[in-house]
Amino acid sequence: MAVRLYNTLSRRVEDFQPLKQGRVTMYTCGPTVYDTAHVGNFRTFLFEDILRRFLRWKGYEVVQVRNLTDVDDRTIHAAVAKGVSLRELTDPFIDAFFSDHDRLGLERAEHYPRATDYVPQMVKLVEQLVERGLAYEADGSVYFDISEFPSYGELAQLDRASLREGRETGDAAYDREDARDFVLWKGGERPEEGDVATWDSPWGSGRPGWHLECSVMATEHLGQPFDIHSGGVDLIFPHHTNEIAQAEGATGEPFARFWLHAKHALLDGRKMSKSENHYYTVDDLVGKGYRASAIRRLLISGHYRAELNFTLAGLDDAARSVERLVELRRRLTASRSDQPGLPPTRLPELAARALEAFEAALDDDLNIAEGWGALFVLVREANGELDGAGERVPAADADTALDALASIDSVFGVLALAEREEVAVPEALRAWIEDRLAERAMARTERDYARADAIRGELAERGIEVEDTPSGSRWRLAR
RNA sequence: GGCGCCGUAGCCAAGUGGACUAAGGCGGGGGCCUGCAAAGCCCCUAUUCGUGGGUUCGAAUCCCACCGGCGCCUCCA
Repeated sequence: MAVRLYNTLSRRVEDFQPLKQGRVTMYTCGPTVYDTAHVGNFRTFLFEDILRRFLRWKGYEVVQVRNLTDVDDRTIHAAVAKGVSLRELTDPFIDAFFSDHDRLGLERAEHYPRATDYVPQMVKLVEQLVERGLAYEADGSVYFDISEFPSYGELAQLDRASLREGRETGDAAYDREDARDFVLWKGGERPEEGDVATWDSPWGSGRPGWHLECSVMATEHLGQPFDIHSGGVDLIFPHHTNEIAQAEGATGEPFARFWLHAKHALLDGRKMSKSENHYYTVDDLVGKGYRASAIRRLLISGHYRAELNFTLAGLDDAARSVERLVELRRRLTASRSDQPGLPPTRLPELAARALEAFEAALDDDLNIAEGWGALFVLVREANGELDGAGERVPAADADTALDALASIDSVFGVLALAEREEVAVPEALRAWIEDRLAERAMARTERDYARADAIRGELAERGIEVEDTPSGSRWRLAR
């Protein structure tokens, strides 16, 4: 089946086919690196990671661009406030972004262009727009003339006539012909911005408007048109609307074919917000003892077009459900046996069914919640098979189930993270545990259960959980 | 004022006209297993989908009204 995706342009779910057979080009709006990204930002980035991974799962080659916005009002103001250059300000935040990015198990995109590396190309785009009569200069700044671009606002389904006549504050310094026109190049006097962001241009020194970078960096790396452009819902207007106006205005060619937008994550029912200090960063949560695998699990638990309510209780639930996956994988691995004559199991059938249901769910506009459903049905039924088979199943059967788990996790990516999180136990501790367990086994043989339970308690105090199985006791670190 | 979204069990969350006798996760209750646990499995936990009307042979799914919550409307993922 083909992948179907909800296209904001048409407001419908459409069959997705890349322009070039077998190769998908996608531009995913990245962070503004004026501060550390919060988990709400990563909700969107993770949705795009799922999209990328699922397209690869379907056999497509993916070329993804994720931009790093290092020049805009916020980076400039922060740099001025700190008395540092734009680079000095943004470099650490870019490092922090990649650190969180990797901790949450996002696959790396093919390109991470930063806006300040593309200013000459942006200037060129503005020149093209001026040449085509879609932009005009006024007092060293250049504005996009929306009256010359009839389809302006289509993505956002905006009725141009009803657009507000600009903001009440802030833009008084700019001399626009129409308050709804947006700035392409900010020139003139900008005393509050210092000189941290100034480039030469045909209109004098200045700096690019925010939307320019994406039009330029997308087409530079992906050509025009390219397949998918995505971001958070808040970007539909004005950002994506203006990107379209710029790129299509300059070339007369369509910009992006599919526009995908993720709804926001809420925190305890309220919008996450930096300005109101209502948010968590990955570091905040790791500091509280939560695992990245649980954060990832929670952030990709629901449909990307539905709001996601992020809570610490939800994070606990997510952690438990990840454990269930880890436990099944452990059981399957431990149960695979080469002993001849073992009765066949239903594992291959269950695995095949899970993969089929998983694919159908994700094909349907990335219905990830339904995908989780398919996975956990496999978990339950496979556990049942292992119960029935006394923890010994033909290796080939176990492998089909393990392969299905791995396949689904190549999209969800939480098992891979959980695996990475397993901490190495020092040899000395390991030896002590084994020693205690040997003593406990002895006690159990002698039916001295008081002593056996005392030893179990002793281990528990050190964070070691003991499980007794028919083939002996095993232990693990308490999660 | 304009555009749009949502309201499903204690919590999270799929399903959006008929196979729904409503997935899945977490939690809770009971059982099996166990020396006891843990893990796992089984059963139960929404005769019902915000409320009230309507359309239809049939509605959680469509329409209307109301109640409640949310987003965007010029530099927020």
